[in-house]
Amino acid sequence: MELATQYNPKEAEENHYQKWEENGCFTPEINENPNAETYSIVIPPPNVTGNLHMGHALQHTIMDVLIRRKRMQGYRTLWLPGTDHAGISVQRKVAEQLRTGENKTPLDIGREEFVRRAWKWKEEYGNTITEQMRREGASVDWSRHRFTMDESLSLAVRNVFCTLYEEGWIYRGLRIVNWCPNDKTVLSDLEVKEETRKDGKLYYLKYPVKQTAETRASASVPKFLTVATTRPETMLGDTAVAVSPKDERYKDLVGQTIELPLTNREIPIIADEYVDAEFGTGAVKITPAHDPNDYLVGTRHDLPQLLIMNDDATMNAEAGAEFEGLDRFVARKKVIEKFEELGLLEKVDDYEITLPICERCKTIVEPILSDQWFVKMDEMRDMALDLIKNEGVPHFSPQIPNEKVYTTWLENLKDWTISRQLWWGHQIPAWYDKDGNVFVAKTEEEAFEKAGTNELTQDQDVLDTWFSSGLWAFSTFGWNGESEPSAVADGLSSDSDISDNNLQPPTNAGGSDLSDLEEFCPTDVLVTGRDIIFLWVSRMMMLTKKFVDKKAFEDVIITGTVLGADGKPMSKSRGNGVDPIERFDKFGVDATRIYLASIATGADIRWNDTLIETYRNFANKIWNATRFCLMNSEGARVDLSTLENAESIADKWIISRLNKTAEEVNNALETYAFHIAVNKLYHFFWDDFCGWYIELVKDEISKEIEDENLNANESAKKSQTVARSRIITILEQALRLLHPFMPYLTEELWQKLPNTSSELHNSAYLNAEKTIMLCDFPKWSEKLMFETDERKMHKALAVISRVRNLRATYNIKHSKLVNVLLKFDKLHEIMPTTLSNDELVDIFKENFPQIAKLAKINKLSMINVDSGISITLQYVLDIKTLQYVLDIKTLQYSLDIPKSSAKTQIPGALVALPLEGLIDFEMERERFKAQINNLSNENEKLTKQLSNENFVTKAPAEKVEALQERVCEIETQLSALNQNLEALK
RNA sequence: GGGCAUAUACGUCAAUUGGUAGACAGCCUCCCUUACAAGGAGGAAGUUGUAGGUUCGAGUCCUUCUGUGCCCACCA
Repeated sequence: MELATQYNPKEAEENHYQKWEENGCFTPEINENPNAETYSIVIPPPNVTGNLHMGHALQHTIMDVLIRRKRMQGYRTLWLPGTDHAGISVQRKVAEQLRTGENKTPLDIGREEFVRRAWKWKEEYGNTITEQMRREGASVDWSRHRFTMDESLSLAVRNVFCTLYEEGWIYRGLRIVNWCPNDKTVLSDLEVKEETRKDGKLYYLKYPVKQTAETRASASVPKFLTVATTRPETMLGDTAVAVSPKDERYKDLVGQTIELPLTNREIPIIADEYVDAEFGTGAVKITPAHDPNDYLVGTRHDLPQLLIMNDDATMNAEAGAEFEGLDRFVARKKVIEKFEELGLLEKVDDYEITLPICERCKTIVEPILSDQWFVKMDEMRDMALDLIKNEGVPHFSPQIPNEKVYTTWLENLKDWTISRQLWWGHQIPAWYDKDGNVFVAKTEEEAFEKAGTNELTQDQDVLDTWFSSGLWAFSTFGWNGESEPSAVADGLSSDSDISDNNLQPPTNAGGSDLSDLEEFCPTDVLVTGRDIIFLWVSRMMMLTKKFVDKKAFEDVIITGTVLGADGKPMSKSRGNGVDPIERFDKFGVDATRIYLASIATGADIRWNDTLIETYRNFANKIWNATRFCLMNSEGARVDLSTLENAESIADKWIISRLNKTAEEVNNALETYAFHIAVNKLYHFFWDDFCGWYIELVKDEISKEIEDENLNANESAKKSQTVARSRIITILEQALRLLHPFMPYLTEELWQKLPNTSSELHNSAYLNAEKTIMLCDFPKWSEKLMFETDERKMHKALAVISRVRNLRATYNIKHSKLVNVLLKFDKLHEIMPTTLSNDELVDIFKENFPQIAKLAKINKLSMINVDSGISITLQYVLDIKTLQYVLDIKTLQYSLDIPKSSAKTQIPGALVALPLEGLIDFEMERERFKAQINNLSNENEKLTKQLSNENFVTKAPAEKVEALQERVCEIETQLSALNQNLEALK
């Protein structure tokens, strides 16, 4: 099988997703092991109006990595997808469509028709993001896709609302709320953002104090009281002026009356702690219906609440005939003009002001008094606080600062405004009779029954979108409040003692079937962004605890923000957005995924195309490594026994490295350190496997063995086949480790490996169509651990590196072979843990063919200081067979190292390259001095540390030992280097 | 105003409970060697923002200052 020389991501991406989905690989039902543990994640449901952005791509990658690994490990896994109905967002899209298409407003067509069109819009355009998720390779169970306005989920919403109402946790009340005059709805505090304007003004308005006999008599009572305001139009709704009770200036004014200009009203001057005497004029106009603080002052002093605006922020009749119908900003101008005419405008200062703006439409929010529904948060807050303080749930990753942010927010929690003046969403299940009595019920019929009349109208508002998403962790699993989960739990033998004749795979009948709830709730982990810890995470925690008495999830992974290349959050207005789909097209889905996974958990990151390019290259590297293996795969098969039975040092080394990599990847993923897993995999594939191992075994597995009839050749053929199987098996195992990160590439390549079949699957999936995504995920195994061989191989690799280094230093042509002398020192005598010289000799003997090839060596001589003998290895041409054979000469004396050699030191030996006529002695001396200098510095530092009694007694023994060994190494090397430096003089 | 985070090689980022500072890209030298030029061999490059402190030992813990960023509250 011949592969293209470059990896084409698109091809692989088109080949597999559909097959996986069709074969049911994403559903938990594919798992045939009835005793399998479950692992579940619910997706943060993206808005139906949404397009995939980098934040999604990042979060989805992490969730997919977690799910794919657990699935491979044999867990019954469920990653549940879904979308959110996104109230305001859809409402605006549909309104826009109406406006541009038919030049109509929602009011023109009425609520019913509007909602119908919203559903139509959702059917037509709401699938963009789910299609994009398929491209990402997200292994979600599409058969369990949920939408927050699905029938069952809507029923859940109504039931939750009714229950909370009956228990007194939901109430209706007049409050100052954040009103968006554009969307004509209330916003929760969390939906209001801020904008700082430098061109703000602070207006100083003179309010005439009503003159009475008394005030005229008193010299201390001024004629005017000046108030400062940034919103002068609200003066039309003033019902008092407040001063600080401690303010001596105004002491005598308290209790007097203001003749409010532009109105015929008289309002009192009151004293209230709220006023800061130091700020402005020390006198504050009080508008209880249009300012949250004024509202509070108003309630304390029992002031009237005068609403002067309509829901579109135009002035209403209460503002006076002159102002009625004017927009708030037009009214503002007019108020100022009037004050100026009356000579009551004292001054106007420039003032930097921060305005509350609607998060979605950027309209300036108007605080307004209105009737809304609220959820009382005190008990819920305590419940959530208990969980995190006593049980550490949820456990945040990273813990700092998220846990603190979460608890602090909870501690200061205010009641939650849940009504929204929209048509798209869950209409509040409350009905009113003619007298305004409220009947909260699950259905209209029930409300009729409660009211004893059919003359009811339903509340026109819908619920905050987060109300339904707050139920997401259990409503998606079939809970809708119609049957109690505990009853079902008793009926199911959910965990222990499942008898063998009762082994039914769980069904997913839907409806009020609660088996999914039993099985998959609580979910294992939630992956989401910082921005919705309050909006969503906390509310799921509270509502799940309240309604199904479970923890919604144990762990929460908070991802960082993917910033634009300029280091600022991506936004349309900044134009620094990076489109994931574009990156998929350019670099491949897999490269994008693994780059996103390489970001440290929770850290913000600037987008950087050069790094994603690195992973594109990485994919190509793996592609080509596989290509090489396949080119030499005749007779080979994936066979795990070739790993356990490996004999050569090089084989054991790579197997041990693979084993360690599996361990590290597993450990990293257990602790959500995705970037460490990526790092280890990258290094294993590129450096260990491609950089060294393929080069080490290349000749062995690719050489042509011509005549199999000869006995010798037959056995050579056999061992070559084993070697070929071995490298394929190592590759296959490594591909499995990489699969969660790069699903397409690994599947594409795995399918091409010889002899892959569903027999390689985890035992839970033996009957499934063959795919890498159901193979067992490799784990650390004692049988594959070869520590000593790893150390031995490092010696051989070190020699190759040092020789290459010397060759580069002296510009030796790649084609020119060199002779190399190794002079062993007595390091092992001082350091018992080190390899003995005899062992070293064996290593170099065994790996001579590879060393010779990779370092371009003709003759390698080893001078064994202990025994005074020398061994020379060399390939010589055998005249009879015309083949190169290894010639080993043993001499009973120490060979001399020619003076004109390039030399360098590895632990345990001096490496020398005789280079007659090429050696620049001055350069050599400088190199030696530099090496000696470096080592001496290190030595000095370490010796000082080791002579410190505190260190030796307090530091861990291994640490001290390691340092001592290093000192031995350094000293041995130093003495050798000094000797050689002397010899150069 | 309150709380929090962050500052590491020109750049983007790592460094798991304190234990000899790493990766990639870029740069310099060399090589189109039959898996891969999206490649290979080698090299240079950091007083870990600042000033102190704790410790045998600090990028990591504490404090100061400076820069940057985030969250919350308030802003008459």
